[in-house]
Amino acid sequence: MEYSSKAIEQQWQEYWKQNRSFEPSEDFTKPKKYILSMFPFPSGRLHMGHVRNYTLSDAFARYYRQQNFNVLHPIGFDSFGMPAENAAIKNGSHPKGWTYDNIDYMKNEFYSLGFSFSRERELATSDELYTKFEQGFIIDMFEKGLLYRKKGLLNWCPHDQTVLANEQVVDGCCWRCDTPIVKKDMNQYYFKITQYGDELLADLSKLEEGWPKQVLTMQENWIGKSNGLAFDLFFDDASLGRLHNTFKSFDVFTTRPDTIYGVSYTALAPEHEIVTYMIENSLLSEDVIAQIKHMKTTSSIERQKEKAGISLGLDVIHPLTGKKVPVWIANFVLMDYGSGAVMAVPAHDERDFDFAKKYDLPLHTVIKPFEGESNGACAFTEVGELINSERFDGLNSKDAQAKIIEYFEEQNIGTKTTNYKLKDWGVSRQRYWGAPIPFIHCESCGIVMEKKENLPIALPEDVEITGEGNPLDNHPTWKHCSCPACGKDAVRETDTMDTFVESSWYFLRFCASPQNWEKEAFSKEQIKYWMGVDHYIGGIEHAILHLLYARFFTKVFRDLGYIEFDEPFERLLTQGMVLKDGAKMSKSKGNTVDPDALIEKYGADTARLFILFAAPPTQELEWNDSAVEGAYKFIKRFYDRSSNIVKTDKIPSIAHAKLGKDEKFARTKVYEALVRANDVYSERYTFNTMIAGVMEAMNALNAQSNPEVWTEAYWVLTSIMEPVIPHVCWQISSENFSLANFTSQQVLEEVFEVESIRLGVSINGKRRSEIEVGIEESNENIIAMAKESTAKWLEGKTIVKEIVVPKKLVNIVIKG
RNA sequence: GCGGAUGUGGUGAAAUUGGUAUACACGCCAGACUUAGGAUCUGGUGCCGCAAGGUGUGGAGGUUCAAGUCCUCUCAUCCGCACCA
Repeated sequence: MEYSSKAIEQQWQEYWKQNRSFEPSEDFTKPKKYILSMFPFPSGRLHMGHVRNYTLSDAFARYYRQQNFNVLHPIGFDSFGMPAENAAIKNGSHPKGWTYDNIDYMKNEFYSLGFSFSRERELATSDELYTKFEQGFIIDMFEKGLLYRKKGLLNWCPHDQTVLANEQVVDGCCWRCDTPIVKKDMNQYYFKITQYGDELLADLSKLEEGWPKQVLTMQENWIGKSNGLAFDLFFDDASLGRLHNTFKSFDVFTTRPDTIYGVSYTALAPEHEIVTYMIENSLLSEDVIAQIKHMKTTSSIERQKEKAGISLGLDVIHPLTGKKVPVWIANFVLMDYGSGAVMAVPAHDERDFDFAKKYDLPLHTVIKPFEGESNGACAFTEVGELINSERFDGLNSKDAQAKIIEYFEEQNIGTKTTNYKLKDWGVSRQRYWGAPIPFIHCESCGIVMEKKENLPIALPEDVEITGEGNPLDNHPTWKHCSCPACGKDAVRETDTMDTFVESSWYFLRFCASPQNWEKEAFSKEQIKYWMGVDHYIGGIEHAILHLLYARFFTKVFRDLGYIEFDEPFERLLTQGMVLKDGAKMSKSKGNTVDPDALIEKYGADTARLFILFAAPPTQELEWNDSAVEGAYKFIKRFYDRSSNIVKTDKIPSIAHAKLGKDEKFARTKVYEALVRANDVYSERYTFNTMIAGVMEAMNALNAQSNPEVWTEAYWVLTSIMEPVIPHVCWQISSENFSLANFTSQQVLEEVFEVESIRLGVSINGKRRSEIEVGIEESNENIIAMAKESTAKWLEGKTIVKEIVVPKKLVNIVIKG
């Protein structure tokens, strides 16, 4: 029968659906595997990145099913978010309709690719049932003090009219639309992720086995822990007077307390409260105020171009020397790190040095290199020996740091402090299409939690999405309610949550049996069985945000008593991008490949085979149309040659010794492929070499015609290939093996036993000839044969050494 | 600037522990079959060379009997972070 991808694929997709083939068992005594790909945003259609992502997880899922594991391989949609609203503004569609239409379309695409998802556990995070439990968690976290509201400077995207988290600001621009962000002072809710900063950092060590190093490093840098000294700088009397005694001091942080005697000025961020006070109380000239205002409004990119500052005409007292130190405003001091103020040591810090040069501020050298001299043309930022530092002279930097911190603590003028770059996670969004924050503002009671039995607080459907303002706030009735505590008229919170909240616990929801979905988010027993995720597969672009938030939620849920483990994802596989013509596929570049068209022309199996064969998963994948054609031809041949199979429901038993050379070789190749395949899933993930092994086996099989050898080979090879090209393998297997071969395959060691072996012969490491020797041949004989085969190279030379590497090669070392 | 990765034929890429470099595939070349081929099958294909042979894993050194693999330096490309005090 001629290979027809369409007929075969449709038939098996229907079969899998009818037979509920991929639903996990509820028998928790079985060994399990939880295979998860990062779920998609329902943007409308699948792109090749999705196809690669889910092909990988599907291969894992199918492999482990064959190995008799109970496999959970779910799919859902991360379906809240701005694009739905943007589409609404652009096309007048309703976000909900747009979202669920897209989900329906993409689901069909998924199943046309043959992905073995649990259909019964499909979910969308915009489902009211999902929102219901999420709002419950939010209430729990608020009550635990892990969610709080404060006014703060927020990143505001003027284009999307929304607040962005720090992580969503890339190079000073919106991560979605690239518009430069501006700072805006607003109330919003924050998760106290910083409370878990230390644990999030420390537990990275638990992930060293299973996560790529790159991701661990990125998270480590993001958390950005640094140790140092925090202390107060007190104003002198004149400055105190100018400030009307409102501020006596300000706080600074340094990681280099050993340079403290080198302080020659201090600098405040333009947003610092002392600066604000001085502006508000007209303590600065109009001109200076204008300069500060300008500084505050320049973007972070602008600020990085050149250092700029203004002297405030204030002085503080150096805590150790008692000398006066001038106070400046500097554009390079960040308000949201440390205390927004720094001590400046221009002799030993590049930034301070640049600034001092520009404004002609003095340098005090207090660190001498261990060897040689520093040249003074730039800051000496290395560690060294302390000089000009009174009682600390002669100490090395490291000892001095400890001693100086100790001294500050003894004198009660400073404290050993740890700072983090990590900031609390702002989750408020002034948007419609998100999960409403289930809080109520009551004039008498303040912020009041909604009662859990009233959840979910669902979105109103009758909204107008114009792109201006907050649709929930603008809705005529939605926000009006009565206070759950006192019953008076009150208003609902109109902010919705960042969509990263939904993706921070969806992997837990999948563990819940669908029949319990109405009554609980998940159960401890089910979580205990299914978690952690054995293989988590997704793009490197989620290395920080999603993965850090999901880790944070896991730890919070643990502390709330919902679950009993620390880390959600045991192994993480970050796939590379799909490229065409050397560039990332994108509509604007016009270099996209449409999955639907590919399936239509060649079938899902071809798409899957190409994707897994063309490159290892972590590398970039260069699209190549003729290589796709090649994958199609292989599948066609694979199906055609299955006519050599003799129907059976068990693997043939073959007397290996009686076979001819080509037959033996073919069997060896088949079992080699099996050995390779088993490696792939446990650590190497190199599906490309697994497939190459199967191709080699096919080439070897073609050189012989023994029906038993063919039959055995297909029994094994269709099992190996089922995770990659499932449809055609199920077809071949059902025609010949009654699907009995999709199970763990035994490696037959006997096929690897050979009587003779070929050895390379090298002279001084250069390969000169090849010999065939018996497996038991003595080294003496092997060397004799090697010499004979390379006689012309040895003529007139002295042999210095002879090396035999068993089963590999012979090396003869000569001179003369 | 800091951190991470990658560099192998015309192309995508192989090479468990240092042990026959280029598996597998694409492309290309030749041949067979054919009215025809963008089908199928067979063979060839790192580079230079008629050949013998030489040469070859970004570059330069080093360790070793032996280096794509280990060490030192260096170049290029990509990614992440980036005034974090």
